[in-house]
Amino acid sequence: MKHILANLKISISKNLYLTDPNSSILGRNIILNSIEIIDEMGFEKFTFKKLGNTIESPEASIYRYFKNKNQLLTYLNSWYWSYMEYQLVFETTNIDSPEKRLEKAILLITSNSKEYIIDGINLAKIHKILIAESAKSYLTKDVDKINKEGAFQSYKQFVSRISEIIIEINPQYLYPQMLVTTIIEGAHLQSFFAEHLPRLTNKLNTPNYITTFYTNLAFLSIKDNK
Amino acid sequence: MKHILANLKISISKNLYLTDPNSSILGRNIILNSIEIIDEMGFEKFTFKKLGNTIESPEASIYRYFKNKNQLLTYLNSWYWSYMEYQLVFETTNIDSPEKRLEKAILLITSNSKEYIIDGINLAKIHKILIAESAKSYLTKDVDKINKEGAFQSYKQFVSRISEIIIEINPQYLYPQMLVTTIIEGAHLQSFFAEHLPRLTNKLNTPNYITTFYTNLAFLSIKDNK
DNA sequence: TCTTATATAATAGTATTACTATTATATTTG
DNA sequence: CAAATATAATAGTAATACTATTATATAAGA
Repeated sequence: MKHILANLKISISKNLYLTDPNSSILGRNIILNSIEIIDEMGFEKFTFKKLGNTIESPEASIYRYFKNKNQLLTYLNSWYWSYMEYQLVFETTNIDSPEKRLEKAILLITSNSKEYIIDGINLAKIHKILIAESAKSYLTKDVDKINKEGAFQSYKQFVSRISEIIIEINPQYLYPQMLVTTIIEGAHLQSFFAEHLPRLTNKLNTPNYITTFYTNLAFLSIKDNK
Repeated sequence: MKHILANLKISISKNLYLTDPNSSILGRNIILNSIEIIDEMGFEKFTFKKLGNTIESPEASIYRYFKNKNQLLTYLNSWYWSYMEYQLVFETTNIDSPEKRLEKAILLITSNSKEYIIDGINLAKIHKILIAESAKSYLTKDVDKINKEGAFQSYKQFVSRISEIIIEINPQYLYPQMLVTTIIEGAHLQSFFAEHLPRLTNKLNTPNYITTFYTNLAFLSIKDNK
């Protein structure tokens, strides 16, 4: 598996950049270092100027790759969900039981331990960014515009794949997408709250209690509406 | 009830402003018009300059009331959750059954029809803002700092009140806060998705399907862990 | 009542941010 | 090897977020 991962390249829709960051050293530097800086200082304080300083290129050169920092965040988002979809497909092939596949999917969403480095990208860090910053890429007045440009396609595709598993378990179930996004955004939120606002969540000393909670929730809802 | 609402003033922690906006006409103008502008153009494009223009006061005067626009958003957030807590208490007093009280609470969270104007504030609009912008007040690197200043106290208090109802229903239940925040943020998200990213949710033609979904989810989880 | 203190508002700035137009330097292709 | 093209660097600008200072109104005490 590690071998396959090492050779994997994730391809991103052409609408999400001006110049493909994978096509040059500068481009790859932009991606790699933006993850570091956003992780360090948060998306609001992240600027192309600061990024330019760390990679020792003028900010204008970064603008050749991305229209603005929101587009860069959307790119990272898209990359993350494409990677997650790949992981999902990889880990669920050859498993007949849709219940088992759903369990794997929820584990994938709720687990924080992503130790791989793929495509040069540190998965743990991009996961951490996603938890804290991803909502900002759709919670904007431009959402309809960038949606048309395909900004959320990987996310939709990932959600759709899990929804299909749910429908396999219970073809009568009415809320597959609702359930999946509730789990994804809920799990992200609980991780964030556990670290910063503990009174808004419940920290149990059971390992993977977030996984347990959402797995339970999912199966209860799916089987109840049968 | 309308009479009581008309006379109600919601009091906000002194840490969430520099000068109490309720203490002057300018202050009240700041609150009322900021809601309009944020609703119209989104929080990112909202500036004190623009607000100053519409209320015909220089932006520097607004800085006397709020440190920055994030503090203003936090104030609106806090106002909203204090109001929601008031509503919750009001609507659940004299109801013995904790199940019925929880139902009322979830209806309150998930319902979009808030037609009242209280304290001069248009509830429907502040609710709409909360759906799209509230996450931005905690998804920031300053979260720990502003948390210490009490920025999220009203939210925590609201969550805590509902958690207590859940514990009444099932004293063994392990995840009351997790469940409540999952419902609150999930319901907000589904409203947003229904409007902008329909493929990420399920739009049923049943009225109040979001309420139904989360009410079901809540009771299933609470009763299962008994 | 008048002076003084204090609250409040307006003026006039600055540093930073987000972005663009233009020029220079590589690299590729015929 | 020249021309075309891709890429990067320079040098800006308008807008944003904020502050220091000055002016004006209001309230309190003598």
